[in-house]
Amino acid sequence: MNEELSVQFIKSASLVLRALGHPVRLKIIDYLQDGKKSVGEIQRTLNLSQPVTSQHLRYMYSKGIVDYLQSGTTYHYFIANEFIQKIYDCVIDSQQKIQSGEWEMESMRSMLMED
Amino acid sequence: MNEELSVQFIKSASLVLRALGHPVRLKIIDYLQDGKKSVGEIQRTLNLSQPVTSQHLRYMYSKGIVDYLQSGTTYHYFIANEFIQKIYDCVIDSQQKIQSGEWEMESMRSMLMED
DNA sequence: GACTAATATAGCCATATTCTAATATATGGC
DNA sequence: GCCATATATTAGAATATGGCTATATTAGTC
Repeated sequence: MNEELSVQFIKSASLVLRALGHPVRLKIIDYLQDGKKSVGEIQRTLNLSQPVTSQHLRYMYSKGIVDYLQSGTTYHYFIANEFIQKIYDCVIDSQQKIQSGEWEMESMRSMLMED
Repeated sequence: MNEELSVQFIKSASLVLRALGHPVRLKIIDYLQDGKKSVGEIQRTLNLSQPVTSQHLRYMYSKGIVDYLQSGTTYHYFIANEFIQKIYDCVIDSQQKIQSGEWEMESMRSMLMED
């Protein structure tokens, strides 16, 4: 028992987590910490193909992860809300705690080494 | 530029996020807040089939999300590390901020309504 | 060693992801 | 209206995921 997450929110949260659970998409969110970025900037900086960049951005847009402002033919994407930002902050914070040794995590270490 | 996440950690973190990005798995993590639980307890409490329960647990075990202690034929699973716990805490905290209205998130609301 | 309970695994099928290559759309300038 | 640039969309193939049913494994008991 003792469920803390509502059935409704579990659906939404798992959608968000899955959306962030792809290396390219997480990398895009990382890059967007810098502020709004155009598709072209994202593509060139992260060294992705144009369709892949656009597809991941549209996917994230459809899930409410990012939003955009259009000026001319250029689309400036940005992180859509505080929930996404908070998850990202949590990931960043965890990276630091693992790297600094504040958390000694055998299982994490094996993950960090793999591949 | 200004990338904060290392290439290595992006891989690990996206694995973790994807692993949590499934309603059943997130629900299991939610239930495990109570402490160690056996496969049978999880299965009955969350109203899942035996194979589905076992498969998701083994999947999460293979990703370092959960760990277990065996006693006899019973396996007691628990959350494997602080990273997973922190992500979960973040999700819980966000749920509260959204529900209380501290965050007004149009995009989230649409997600919360859907389906 | 047979029996039971608890869990894991295998095989199968339907569906979803993700990438590539090619094409379409839309905006602004001329 | 035509052109160039920026981005979106489509189609298709390869692979991954998720659930079901059935079966296997393992530990304890007698």
